[in-house]
Amino acid sequence: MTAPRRNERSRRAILAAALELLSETSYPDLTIEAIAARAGVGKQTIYRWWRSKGMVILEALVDSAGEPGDMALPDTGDLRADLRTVLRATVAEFADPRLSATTRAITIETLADDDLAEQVRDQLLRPQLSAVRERLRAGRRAGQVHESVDLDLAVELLFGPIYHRWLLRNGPLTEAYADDLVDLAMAAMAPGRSRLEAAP
Amino acid sequence: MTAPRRNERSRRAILAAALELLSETSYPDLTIEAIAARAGVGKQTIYRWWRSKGMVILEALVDSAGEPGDMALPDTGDLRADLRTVLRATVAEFADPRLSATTRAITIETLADDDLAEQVRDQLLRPQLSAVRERLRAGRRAGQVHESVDLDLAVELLFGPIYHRWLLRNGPLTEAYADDLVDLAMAAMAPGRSRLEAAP
Amino acid sequence: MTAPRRNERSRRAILAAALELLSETSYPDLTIEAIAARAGVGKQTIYRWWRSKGMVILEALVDSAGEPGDMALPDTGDLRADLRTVLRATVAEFADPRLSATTRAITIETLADDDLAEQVRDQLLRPQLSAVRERLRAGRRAGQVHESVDLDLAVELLFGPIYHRWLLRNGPLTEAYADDLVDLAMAAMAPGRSRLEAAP
Amino acid sequence: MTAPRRNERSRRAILAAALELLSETSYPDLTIEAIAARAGVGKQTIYRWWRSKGMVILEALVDSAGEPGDMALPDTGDLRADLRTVLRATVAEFADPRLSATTRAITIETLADDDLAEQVRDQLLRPQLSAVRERLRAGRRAGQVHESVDLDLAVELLFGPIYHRWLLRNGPLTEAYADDLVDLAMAAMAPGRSRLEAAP
DNA sequence: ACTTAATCGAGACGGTACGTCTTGTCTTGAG
DNA sequence: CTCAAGACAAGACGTACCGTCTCGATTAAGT
Repeated sequence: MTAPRRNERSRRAILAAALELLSETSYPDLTIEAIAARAGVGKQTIYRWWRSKGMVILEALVDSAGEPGDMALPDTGDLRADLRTVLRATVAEFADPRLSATTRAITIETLADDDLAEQVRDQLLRPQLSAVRERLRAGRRAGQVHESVDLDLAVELLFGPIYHRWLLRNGPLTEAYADDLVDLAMAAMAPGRSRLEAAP
Repeated sequence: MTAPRRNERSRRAILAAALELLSETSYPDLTIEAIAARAGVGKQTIYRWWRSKGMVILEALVDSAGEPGDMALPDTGDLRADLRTVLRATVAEFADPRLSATTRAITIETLADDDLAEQVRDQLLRPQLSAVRERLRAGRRAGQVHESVDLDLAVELLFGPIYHRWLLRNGPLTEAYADDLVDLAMAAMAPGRSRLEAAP
Repeated sequence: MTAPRRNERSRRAILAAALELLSETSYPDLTIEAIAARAGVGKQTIYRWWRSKGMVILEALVDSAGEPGDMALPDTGDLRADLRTVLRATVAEFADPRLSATTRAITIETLADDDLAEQVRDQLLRPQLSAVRERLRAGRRAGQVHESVDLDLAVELLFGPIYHRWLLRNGPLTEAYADDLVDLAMAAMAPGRSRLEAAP
Repeated sequence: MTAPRRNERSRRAILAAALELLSETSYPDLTIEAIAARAGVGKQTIYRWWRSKGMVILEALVDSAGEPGDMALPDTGDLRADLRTVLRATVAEFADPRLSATTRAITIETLADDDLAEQVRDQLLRPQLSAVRERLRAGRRAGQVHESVDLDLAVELLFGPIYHRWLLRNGPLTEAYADDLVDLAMAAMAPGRSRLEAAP
């Protein structure tokens, strides 16, 4: 079995061109022809290695995401502070038009391409969410999170509102918002009494 | 000032054709030419009245949403039960491929068209969210929700995770999920003690 | 039987607008919509009274041609001089881009519309050619034209080359050309011997 | 310098389809879309290589005209007979609706497209007219044509009337007409006396 | 080094949809 | 009923991309 004689130089040029063009035009206006032209590459070279422009963007994102280890959250012992750090960073990323352009792009394609959606979920989303989940697990061990809380649901409670607000442009994405969200979510996870008893 | 002499018959045929086609093909495969052909209408008649196919879908959705009054939530006095009713319905809608097709479509276009996003937010999203917020406000008056809770944020806590899970296909959308989400969110809103004191 | 309640004001405005636009754009770019807009007239008013834009141009030309009597040739007794006068005028008309624009336009339409062709022939062309034929007949009576010459053919001998050269852009249309043509044609018509015997 | 990698198969299919369609519909009804569809070719392939449908027709005509050498006239020594042969053929071509359809088409476009007109003149018309002119030159050498006759003008004297009559539908195009025309034109060219003296 | 087969840049190809334009008909409301 | 205005169904325009294909030229193994 011979390794594919793929031109690494072309591969990098294509990914770079794709990200470049994304920052200049909207995603639907991003064409494979334009990527090929910008990268100085034949169209076939793109079609040979990627199924769609969504896949190109995905690879560009994964490529620039760096090592998976980088993703681990800090654990200062103060759960609230650590979550604030993460959610502030997330909010900042979504608020920055430059950074959110690629997220927007990949999200669009994801909505109409199940295969791509799966890959985005496994390669980009899950690692991030898992890192937060592990931090929550550590918090539970430290008695800062109620025993019965479903950690996956708790993670969604933290990130869902941000996606919702970003996606639907339903309000500003600020640090204060991130902090309020952390406070409210932590109230949901708080230990000290039965959560179900708390409601009438 | 003369009213535009618009043909209501054509308008209805176009909206119906758009929804029909959406249920047959994916959104990117939905073309204005196909809508015109199916509706038995000239292309120009679509371009004359709508800026994009996203706008056509939006109008179709708004048209079929019916009266704004229909949107008010039931108030049985049992907040948890009422929220479960709403979130179960929401989850069911997102889980149904037929029903979520239009939502998916409008969401795609929304990501690349700020003007459309604004209209979707104001005409479709806000009325729904407001209805839930008003139910929460009633709950607060009844002492079932903590005084200090930001009701808008609370609403996002309920719907954000669902959008997040649907959008990123990060898990199944079931009744049990809706119920768990209601429980966790209500824990966050629960009255009876200072929420901030509850955390170390 | 009531006379058609036709608006003379609109009719004139349409014909004027058509000629105006013809001098500004090429004939294929002349649209009925533009004529209607320029004339401040509804499109239907044009379609009501004319079958095609060719018919509009034809009526404009006939309208501006004036009385049929104007067409009679001068008869100074000098046939050659009189023919030079006519052919020089004809050549000048074809050479002038402004004047030949309408001729070009009507010719185009004529090539694809038999009915229009017939009307152009009868209302515009035949009267002109007849005037020349009558001058030739007078010349024959005066002994300047051979008895056996078919006068219709002779007329074509005078105008055919001009049309040919204009139509196919096969050379300049100058006074000298007109004069040479008159000389050559008159040689063909010259009396004094049997024409057929003249050739070996 | 690499030769353009043009698909000869497509080129032939396009020219054939254009001629086919021309014989079925009128020229203004001939659309590029229809040519592309009939030829089994993308529209862009036509637009890539031709500026207009007129240019397509021109190339089809030039392509089918064959070798330029084919154009040389017979020289039996009998000038009148040879010219009759040519003019009878010309008249027959114009009289045949099938054959004159393409001529009509190219003529229409020629009237509104100077560049096309030039190419038609140089590639189609001039070679034909030159062939006749050379026959006349041979006739002059043989003493059958007057020394002072401008041969280009003489050629126009032969073909101009035919174009005129065809273009303006000003009479039937028959063999008798061709013969009469040859006789009259030869009278104009006849040697044996000063042409100018012949007229009073 | 030589061979050889896949990959490369380039871009033509058959298609499809775009958004615009014009056609000829139809509809509305003012005069 | 005619008119100006302009919406309508129809469909061609010329352009932009799609994804496939064909062309030499380059390149990197495996001999």
